[in-house]
Amino acid sequence: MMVRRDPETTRAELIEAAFDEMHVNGFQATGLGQILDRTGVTKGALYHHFSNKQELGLAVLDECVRPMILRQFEGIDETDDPISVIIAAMYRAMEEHSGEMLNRGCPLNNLTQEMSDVDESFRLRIEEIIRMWHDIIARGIQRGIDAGSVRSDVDAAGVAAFLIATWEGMAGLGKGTRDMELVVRGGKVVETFMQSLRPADVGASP
Amino acid sequence: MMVRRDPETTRAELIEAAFDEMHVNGFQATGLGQILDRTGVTKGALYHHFSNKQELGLAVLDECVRPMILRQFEGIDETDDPISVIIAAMYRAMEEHSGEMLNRGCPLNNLTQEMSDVDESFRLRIEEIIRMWHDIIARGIQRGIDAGSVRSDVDAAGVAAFLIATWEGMAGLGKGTRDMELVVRGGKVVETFMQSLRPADVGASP
DNA sequence: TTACATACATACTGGTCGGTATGTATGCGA
DNA sequence: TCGCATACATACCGACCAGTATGTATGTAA
Repeated sequence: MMVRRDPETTRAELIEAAFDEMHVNGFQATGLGQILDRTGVTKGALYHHFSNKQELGLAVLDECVRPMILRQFEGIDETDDPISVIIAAMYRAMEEHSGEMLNRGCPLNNLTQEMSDVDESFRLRIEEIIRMWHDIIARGIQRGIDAGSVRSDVDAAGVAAFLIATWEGMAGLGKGTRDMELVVRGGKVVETFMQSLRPADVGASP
Repeated sequence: MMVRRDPETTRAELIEAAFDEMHVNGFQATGLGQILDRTGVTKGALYHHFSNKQELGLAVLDECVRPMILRQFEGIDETDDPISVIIAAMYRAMEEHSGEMLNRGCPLNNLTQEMSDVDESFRLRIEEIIRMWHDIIARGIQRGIDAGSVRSDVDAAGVAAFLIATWEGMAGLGKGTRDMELVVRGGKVVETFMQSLRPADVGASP
């Protein structure tokens, strides 16, 4: 009977596998067996690191989903031109995750739909992630307003809410239709809109 | 042993209860027991009307979700001003479903996230509904373009994709945060954008 | 080297769930 | 009124699943 004895790796592998299975099947439909089979970890080890399935799911939210979401908007804190950063992030997300997104959707969106009304502790983590996401965008837009790269009559918080909704909605649209062209076409409309938030060219040359 | 003997009602009650439970718990997490308890129908009766759980779920998609989605955009076929119709539909949806949406989300969106990558026959029905929805909107916008109420450089299909994504995303945002104010604020941004698709005032009077 | 907490491993359990097998009541056409 | 398809009702089954009980290695500190 060989024992692994590498707690950090064991825990990390469990979370990674759990994230992956949850991304495909959802939380409730994911059996612990699937996670154990994938990792080779035993049930005893799993229950040593997590007191129950829910805790494992919450750890996935905290340690996988949240950083993944927030990482997408890296750089928006340090720019005076948030619109360009946002548009770039959108196209980057479409490219990087195109195949994955079309099949599995956005992990946060999936969990929101599945768990928000089922388990309040899930919903609270989800809400926290969305609020952090929202604040990052809203602060970025506000800095753009202050710097003059965004029109001053723009409601930063409203645009942030709009962007999150559209972002998640696009992922859902891709997942439902598997039609990347449709997503890109919708994305172009979003880009057009974002560009329209810039101030009218003051000193535009002909 | 009393027998009900009212097949159409029995079937309708099953579908309605299934829709409701699926709306809250999702398809996979909804047990047949919950549906049977709610309706008082027995398992034998259920399996007389539906050959398995999947068929019941597909019937819910066809007979509940699809008409519910398409009904929201009634009237867009017969107007020359689709933008007004869309904005009105958006605010109407926010009012009518506000409480329901905040807790349960949009049924189509929920099922998209949960089932698209799990069961292909679900995904096909979902895709069909989205395509019908998309076509209704795109045709409406196109008629607006022809009638002059929408700018001629607008990509009708793109705007339709954008609208569906945003619509579903808003529902998800509400479900995740339970913050109707955030949803309304995002909705105002959508309205602003939709209004911006109108032609520049040609003969606007002061 | 011993004591003890940590980090696993194995075997088992109670409950739930989708599905089935089988029996029975009801209406209707011949 | 007889035959038969329809529309149920009841009882049961095997699979799976979260969780637990219990045992066993392993590092570490005294």
